[in-house]
Amino acid sequence: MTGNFRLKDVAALADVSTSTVSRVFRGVAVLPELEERVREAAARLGYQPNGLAQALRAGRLGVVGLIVPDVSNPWFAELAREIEVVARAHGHGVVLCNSDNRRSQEEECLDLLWNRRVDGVILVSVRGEPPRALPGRAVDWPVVAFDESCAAPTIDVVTSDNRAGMDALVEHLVGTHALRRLSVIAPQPPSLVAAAERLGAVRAVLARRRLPPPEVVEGDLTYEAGRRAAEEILRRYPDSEAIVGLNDAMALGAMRAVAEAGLSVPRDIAVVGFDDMSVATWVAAPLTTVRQDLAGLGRSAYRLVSERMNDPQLAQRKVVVPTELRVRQSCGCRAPLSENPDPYHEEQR
Amino acid sequence: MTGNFRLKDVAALADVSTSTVSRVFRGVAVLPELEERVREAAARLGYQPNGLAQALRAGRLGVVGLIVPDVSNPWFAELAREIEVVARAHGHGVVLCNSDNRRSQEEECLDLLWNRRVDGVILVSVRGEPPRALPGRAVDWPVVAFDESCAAPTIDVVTSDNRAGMDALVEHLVGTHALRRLSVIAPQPPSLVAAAERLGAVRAVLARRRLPPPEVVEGDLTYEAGRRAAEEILRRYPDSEAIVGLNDAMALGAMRAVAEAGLSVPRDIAVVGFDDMSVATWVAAPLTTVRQDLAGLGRSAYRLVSERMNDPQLAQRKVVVPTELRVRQSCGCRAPLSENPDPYHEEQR
DNA sequence: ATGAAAGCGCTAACAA
DNA sequence: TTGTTAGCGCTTTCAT
Repeated sequence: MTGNFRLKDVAALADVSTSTVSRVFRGVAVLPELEERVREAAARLGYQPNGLAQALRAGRLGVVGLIVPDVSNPWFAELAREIEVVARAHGHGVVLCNSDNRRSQEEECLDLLWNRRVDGVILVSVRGEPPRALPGRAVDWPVVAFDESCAAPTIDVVTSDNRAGMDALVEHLVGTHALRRLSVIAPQPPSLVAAAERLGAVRAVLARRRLPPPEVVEGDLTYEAGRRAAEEILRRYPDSEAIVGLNDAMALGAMRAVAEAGLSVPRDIAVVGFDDMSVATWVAAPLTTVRQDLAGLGRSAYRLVSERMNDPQLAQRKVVVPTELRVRQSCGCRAPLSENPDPYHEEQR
Repeated sequence: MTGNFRLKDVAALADVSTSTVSRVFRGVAVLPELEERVREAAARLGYQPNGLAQALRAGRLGVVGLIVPDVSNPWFAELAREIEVVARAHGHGVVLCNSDNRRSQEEECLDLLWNRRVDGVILVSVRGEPPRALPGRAVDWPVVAFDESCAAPTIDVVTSDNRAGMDALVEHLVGTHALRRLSVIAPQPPSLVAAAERLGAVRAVLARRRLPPPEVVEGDLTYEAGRRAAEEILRRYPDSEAIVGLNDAMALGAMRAVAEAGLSVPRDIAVVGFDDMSVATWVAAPLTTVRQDLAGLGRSAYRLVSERMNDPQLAQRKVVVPTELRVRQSCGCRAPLSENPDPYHEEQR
């Protein structure tokens, strides 16, 4: 029926030159009569410009790349969504790449994206270390990363305010609830500076208050790791009054372990997390945690790449997005009178 | 440093013609000595072919579009991941579009993708109805959809075996557990045929067994909707023995409502779902549900588009991916001796 | 104001 | 085997 028509076809049908058609489509002034003919011809053929050719000509694709370790992880998924929305609002498409938590795949993604000449890349890197030298890629290719460990002279960084967030959380535990013996589940050693900052903040608050330092048990940020780590905590440090998961997934795993040990959260022990994933409210004792502003993170990242697309020479920048303490019940606070509804819409199929 | 070099630059440096360079890069035989010179020149410049130009020339981009209502929804996110992985394994990139559950945005995405001339589209449509006529787009543009309501002569469909899955689930409830009074939380009216199939299967099993038909309460597939619907069920149909959520999110919401009513799952009432999201195992009474094979769905969808890319004239096809009953504890079964660990890795940042 | 023609970076006939 | 050349579909000088 309608097919793959070219500018030239429209020009032929309207009996004008290709440049005239091009002008009409770009909104450049043209004799009204010709414009009329062009529009009609285009409509008849169902013509739509070939963005590929435009991109080649213009030297810019109108697409940004997004590399995440794994979109199926809710945190990255939410971030991807925010980025997609803001990017499209600015006329950019988003091509998505999973690095599958592997450095080699991350490099592969970068190569793919460079090959396709996407205009810029938002990189949520796998672990510390910046991608090595972006070899073979133009140095003025806009890249923004999500962890300071990936920073480089030409790589901007956006990050949550981990320190302030964890500070508020721990202050709440030791201040409001007067808890004194905390155990932390954290990656060891922390390869992401985000993790290091959070752990550092826990230590800093306790030191400031002259409380005993936290017991630290290793956990690789997964639910299962949190569960196992909490079992260990209950066994080795039975006088712990609170378990701090460095993220929500581990905190939820810890809650499970506590329940399985026949104890109750928060009556016997408090459990708190960091992230504020939507499922954090889906459990018996809704999780007290620190909310990361994913929308803010996504928007900032897009802003940084897009600014750098316009001016590749920009000096390196860093954006710190505020976090917010979310007090629910797992810390020992009472349920508020009216539960705030789940901010996410979790429609399923 | 290294920059944006072209084939021509390599040719000049190696003192050969551009076609020779092109041949080397495409693996076409060339005099060893020349090949050597070309490779060295390319390495020196850090040259990488411009995929954009290649695409324009070849008439194919090497990219498929993926339109989902919302990637931040775990179900779609997981699907997106599977598709991205299989697509990249076959040399395709994936450009991601959120339709934000709005038909107008869906159309917009289609326009965007057509403009960029992606080679095909995988469409997880918002609600029933096929996208109207793909206006202005070539009819032989490969499109595959995820719900039969979107089928069209040129649009392939892939779907889970909803009927069989729900059949097995309900048989388990009324057979193994001898429950007789079921309440269902379902979208009303079901706009997706998937939902209609699931609800139909519940009715069919009960009818077959000459049991009373289910009470049906409306829920729009969200956690909150499930919670509210379950409250209504407990109030209006207090003799219900099981609540069937048409998806896991609603089932989990229902569990919450049951707990808030001071009842216990599964002792006082059974609750089951459909999907098998990873969080289904994170709750006190791990959810008995039907697993959708997201990897299979994703792979099938990719296979269908990619086949249609090679032969646009293909007749319409439909793939039904098997589902699998996952018995856990929320139906009343005992906990198995060894819990199977969470199949997803929920690493967070 | 419009059209002819060159060119974005690459590939593929065709010629040498 | 290698080089020359003509496009892929579009934009943009540059004449007219």
